[in-house]
Amino acid sequence: MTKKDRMTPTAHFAEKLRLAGLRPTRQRVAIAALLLDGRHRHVTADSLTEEITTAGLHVSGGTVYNTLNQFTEAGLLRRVMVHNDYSLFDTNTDHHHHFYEAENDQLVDIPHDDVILAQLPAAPDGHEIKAVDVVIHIQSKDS
Amino acid sequence: MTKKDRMTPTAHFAEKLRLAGLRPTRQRVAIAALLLDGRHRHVTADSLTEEITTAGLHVSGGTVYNTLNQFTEAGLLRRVMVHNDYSLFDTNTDHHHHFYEAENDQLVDIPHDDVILAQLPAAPDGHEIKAVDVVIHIQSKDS
DNA sequence: TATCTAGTTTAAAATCATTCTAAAGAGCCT
DNA sequence: AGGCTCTTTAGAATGATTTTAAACTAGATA
Repeated sequence: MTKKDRMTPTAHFAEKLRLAGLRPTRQRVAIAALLLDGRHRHVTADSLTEEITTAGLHVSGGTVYNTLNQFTEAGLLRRVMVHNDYSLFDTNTDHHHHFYEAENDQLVDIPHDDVILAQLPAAPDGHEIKAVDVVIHIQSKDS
Repeated sequence: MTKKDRMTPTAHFAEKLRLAGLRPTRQRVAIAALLLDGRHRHVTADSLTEEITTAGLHVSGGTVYNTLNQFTEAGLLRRVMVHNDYSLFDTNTDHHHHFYEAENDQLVDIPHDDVILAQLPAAPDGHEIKAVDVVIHIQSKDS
């Protein structure tokens, strides 16, 4: 590949997917281009579908869900459990935490260093800790 | 009430509900008797319905959900956000945290003192912290 | 380059937890 | 008991997510 240092965006994301063990299909590359450009954001399956449409593309609902799940499994995204109604996918896969405001059902990132866990329990026998999620529930003072 | 010190179980739970601002209906008392006896457990709407049936009673699905939500609002239960498929209701309303084992979709309590949060961020302007949930995701070492 | 095959995508139907609805029923105050 | 409001009920509705079976495609092979 003579253009390795000047790769097209598509080739760049295709490469990224291959490295993650995912066949770079048209749909996956399109979604990767939207989500994996380094910006930190939260999307839902729905908002992502909208974004795809706005970009003049079309990817079926099922595929959006599949892709989001595959990206998450591959460590390219982080799934955040918000309420019991839907999933948020976070493009920031660094360890970080969230404020959750029930009133507006809104999630806000907390920078990694703002939470310090001084002590954690040992994982049960035969298990290891995979991730630690801290969700700080907040509410308006006046309510 | 001459039997205040030797209250029937039903009267005991009815009292508890009244204190929580809930009218002690037959259904609510039955559910309270099952869940608010001091044992610490996790139930889903579904497992609770099963338990009610096993006890030879019948409470409609909608009422099970309503009651669970009302108890939670009243502070008699704690709702735990686990997976994105369903809610768990924890009869332990003390502050405590959870291990979550995705493989079996199982939740295990972590005693309060086993997690020490050395530093938390300030809540955004106009807000206050209501609760802090720590979920430690674990997995089998061999997987 | 034509062919093959496993992995993917698709639209639509299916699932499943949860909420809503409108009508029937039950606490509880007087 | 009478009456008013809050509850319960069964069933329909909702909405996110998954499944289905058939059509398609990436990429390896000939």
